[in-house]
Amino acid sequence: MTIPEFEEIVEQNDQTEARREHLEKLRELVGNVYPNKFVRSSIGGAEDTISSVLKFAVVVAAGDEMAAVKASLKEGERPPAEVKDKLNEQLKALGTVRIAGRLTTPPRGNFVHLTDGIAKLQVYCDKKGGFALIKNDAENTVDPENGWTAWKLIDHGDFVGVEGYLFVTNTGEVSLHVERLQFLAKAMVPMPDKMHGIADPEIRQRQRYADLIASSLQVETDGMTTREVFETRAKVISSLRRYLEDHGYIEVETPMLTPKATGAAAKPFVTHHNALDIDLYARIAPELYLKRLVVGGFEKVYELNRNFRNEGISYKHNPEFTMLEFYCAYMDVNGMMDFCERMMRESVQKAAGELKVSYEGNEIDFGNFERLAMRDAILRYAPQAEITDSNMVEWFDNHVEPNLTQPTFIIDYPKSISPLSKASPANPQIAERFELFINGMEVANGFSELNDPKEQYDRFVDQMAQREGGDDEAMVLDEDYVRALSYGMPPAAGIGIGIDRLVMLLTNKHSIRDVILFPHLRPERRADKDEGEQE
RNA sequence: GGGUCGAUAGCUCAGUCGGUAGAGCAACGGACUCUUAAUCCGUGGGUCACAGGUUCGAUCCCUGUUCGGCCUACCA
Repeated sequence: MTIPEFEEIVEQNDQTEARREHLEKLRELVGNVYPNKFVRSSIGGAEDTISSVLKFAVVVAAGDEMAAVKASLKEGERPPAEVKDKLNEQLKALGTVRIAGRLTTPPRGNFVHLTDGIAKLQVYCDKKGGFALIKNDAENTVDPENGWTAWKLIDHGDFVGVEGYLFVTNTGEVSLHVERLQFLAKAMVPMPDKMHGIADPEIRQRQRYADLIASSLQVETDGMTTREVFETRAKVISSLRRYLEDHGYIEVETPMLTPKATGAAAKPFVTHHNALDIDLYARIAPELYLKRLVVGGFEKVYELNRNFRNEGISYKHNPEFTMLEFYCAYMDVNGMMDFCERMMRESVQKAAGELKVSYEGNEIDFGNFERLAMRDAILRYAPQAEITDSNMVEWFDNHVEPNLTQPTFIIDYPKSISPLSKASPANPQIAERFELFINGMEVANGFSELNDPKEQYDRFVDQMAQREGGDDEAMVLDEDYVRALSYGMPPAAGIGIGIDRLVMLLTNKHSIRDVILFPHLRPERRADKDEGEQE
């Protein structure tokens, strides 16, 4: 195996050469160009960040007052000196502020904005008034001469720490007047285009770090920035967790590497354990483990983690995806639908701020979930259908699923395709099962859990027969699970919710890759490298 | 897997009805130093994805390859 050169990994050009030269000159001025730390001030109580400084009451008040004054001024007119002086006095009374961040623009002139990834604060370096450079030696020696020299050597995207006082500029922006500058880290490659962001979707997904930088630098954006997408994702997940915990659920972790891939109909990833010399499967669902816990006495359990399915990749499929799965003793499918609806309503409200979200031109209303039997759904969208037990799902997939834009629980599934769910008391051929569809995507799947060990055994045997018949997605018999059920499991309902798809809906993203930080992509190839290696 | 569109400067893109290429930004040099995406003046930068073919001549036409987008089929 050949080890690629650094220059092959980090492409060198006139842009990187310029940055490298700046770095060498900075090294002469400050010594260590990759210092180990920068201690920020703590005026706001905790360590000050750019975002927190901008939320100081005095800063907010100064901003508001300046905005009001500017509104009364004519185009190009400067705010009166007495207003500025008064605000500057208040801002200066805060004392010395030390903050750090990345340059959001090339350092033209003496103004530049720093970002902490979220907010931007303008900083001002006064050439005439002068400012000191802090060396990155053990004592952080103050060099009063070379502040401006160092300033000219920093590039768009570099990290600096600055110390100084806050003030308002002639245009009314609260800024930091730099008295001391400390160089913290260099960006050796050019920053993403601040107008267009990163246009190449491959780079956006493969180099998510660059995509995230772009979203903090970009001047104009349509829709959510990448950062906002993942902040929304975090909000959804935390609100779901809180909701479950507020309702008595306990979070558990069950095996990801399992001796049998079961609990769902899907092809697994296979791996090998050397010491035990056995094949293991990345789990396709945690379902059977969670129900073992219900047997063991955990009446309400949930697990929020990844499942792995060795299947195709599409706008709504990633080989690993995040599923929230939970079980509740003594509940049936109807109770679970009620609970799911309430939980999703609260989560959407918290993450999106409202129950009606706009998705690809449609308005999706999470305030209203319809319940529709599969047979009725087919007759609604394909009245000509001649439904039999065997063709029902096909009719559904082809004619109904794409039309289910608003949140819809499809209920009354054929028992034959639901080997882990209980039959309906009213109709033994129907499973007490639902799937939730939104915008043509399956978002959740739940049912009244089958808890009769003998019937479960028979259903597994039936699945194994289908497997023999060539259906390699049919479930495999899990002997220990049958044994677990024989200890007695209370009546229970369970559900799995596809978190990635839910996040797609809340962030108006068409592709699942846009809501997963590091989605699976083909291995990267360096075309010019491969050439040299042929033959 | 099938269809379809694409690959031109570090980035975003234009262009050549076939005569080896341009803009804006970025970089570099200088001027400016209370500016809000790009201040002003100047400079450098391209094997036009790769390999063949047609042609006096190909970045452009043809064929193939690689990589990628979009649509489509199967799985949540």
